[in-house]
Amino acid sequence: MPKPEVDPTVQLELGVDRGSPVPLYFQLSQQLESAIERGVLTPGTLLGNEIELAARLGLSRPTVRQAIQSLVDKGLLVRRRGVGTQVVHSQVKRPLELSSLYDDLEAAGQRPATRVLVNTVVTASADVAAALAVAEDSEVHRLERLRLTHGEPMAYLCNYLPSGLLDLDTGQLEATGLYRLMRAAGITLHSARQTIGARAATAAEAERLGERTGAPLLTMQRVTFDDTGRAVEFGTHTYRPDRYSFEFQLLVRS
Amino acid sequence: MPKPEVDPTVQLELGVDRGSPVPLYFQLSQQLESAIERGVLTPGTLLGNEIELAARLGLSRPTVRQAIQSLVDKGLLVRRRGVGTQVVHSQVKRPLELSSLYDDLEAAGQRPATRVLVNTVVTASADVAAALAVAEDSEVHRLERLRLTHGEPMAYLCNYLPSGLLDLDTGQLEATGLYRLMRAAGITLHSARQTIGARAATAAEAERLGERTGAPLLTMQRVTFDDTGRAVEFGTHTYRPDRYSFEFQLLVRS
DNA sequence: GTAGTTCGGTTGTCCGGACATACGGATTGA
DNA sequence: TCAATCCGTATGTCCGGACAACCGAACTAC
Repeated sequence: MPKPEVDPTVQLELGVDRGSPVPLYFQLSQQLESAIERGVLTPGTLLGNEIELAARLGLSRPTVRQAIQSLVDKGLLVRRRGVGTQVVHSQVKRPLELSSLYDDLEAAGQRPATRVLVNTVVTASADVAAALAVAEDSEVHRLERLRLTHGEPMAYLCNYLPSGLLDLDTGQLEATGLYRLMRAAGITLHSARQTIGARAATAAEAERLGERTGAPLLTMQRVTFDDTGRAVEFGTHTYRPDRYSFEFQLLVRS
Repeated sequence: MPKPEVDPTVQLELGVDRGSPVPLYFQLSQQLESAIERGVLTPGTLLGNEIELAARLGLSRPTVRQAIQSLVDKGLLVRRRGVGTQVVHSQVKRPLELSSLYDDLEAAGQRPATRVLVNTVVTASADVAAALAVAEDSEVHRLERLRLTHGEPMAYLCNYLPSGLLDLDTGQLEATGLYRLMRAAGITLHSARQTIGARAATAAEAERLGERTGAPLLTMQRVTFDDTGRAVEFGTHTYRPDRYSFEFQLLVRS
């Protein structure tokens, strides 16, 4: 005799609050996500069909679909036509967002420290002007910082920002990350173009990071855009590869 | 006197074919995307409102919304409540998909070549078994390849695959990429966990890539999962940093 | 002149229904 | 025994409508 095969979402205490300003589909998707993360919905579990789920929650099918779709986009669920929707096995954690080194380190419990080396306004050189899409003689902020963990240098960050975009207080820069300051200033980050490579350290770079000349360095160049398409930041970073590497999760876009 | 401010989508020859099996929202999103890429819809342009657009095309608003939403997810459009939907300025090209080195090179017109160095079955070592989530003494495919462009070595690729997943023909491997073979075998790639770093080349690595011992190398480790959550590939790659770097576009997930 | 308010327009959310399509298993046939 | 076919079921697509929330600009009142 086969086991009952009950709909696993029945046991879940699912329910939406129609009085809340939080959208219904979002309430549902959060509850499902939490159930997956807590292991209540185990990998491979087949969710009950959308129609029945909608009926049980007193929602319409489009609303339930919107909730499920958002989790599919996050990589937590997989839909199969004619079969159903099931929880993905793998341990998807962070599908690679536009990350701040400072936030990453803080989340890892590394207690990052920043030493601001340079914080001035200069006229844009050719490559900086091209990256930020500003005139070649216009003024830009130039920022050089050393990022340390446990008192040891880990990365050297050189950034340029269009002038007039943001007040850059050295004290604030040493207390938090650049992205957080930009967001706090009302800039909504939208996308970034990144290049990751490697090269041998020059004498000056080696000195800054406490390495030997010629030692391998991990490099990252990035231009960040806000939602109007303006370039709001151009950065050239070098990392000590024994202390830092880029780690992320990718989803296949279908 | 202000200029007419016509809806820019009016000039576009938009129209859907209801006889086609291609979904209507997809037809529309492709036409819009093509218009953006061809520069017909210039950055900053405000699309006409969804209601009117739907009426003009003989579609319902949800269908039009679905088309627009897919382009928002790609980063091509930005919606603002109470304002409208506008074309994003920046040059978003590839929002970072799970890419195949072979396909990337081919797309760049580099005519990649592959030399298969090793193609055997071995028993899984501890780290390989852990990455692929198989028993430590089980059999796995071991694959070592050298990827060349213009006859020069560019990357050394070492991959492991669970046994029985796929027939690995050396001839096919030299003619195309591993991912393409996997897809052709009915494996639907879903996600991958990647780590990018750098280190100094060992004597053996330097020899393989035509570098000097101690030269900086760009490294990438990756575990790929299919849509059932099985690990289907574990790879350790090393690249010559003067010939290759990782370049991609990130979107802020909101 | 300036600050607060109103108002039109746009996207955000949600509903209930309908038909199409694909997958998997059961049934049927050779 | 094995293959082809049928059918139930689930998701995929699409419709037409409704109200809410929000933004910006014009307007009004001070």
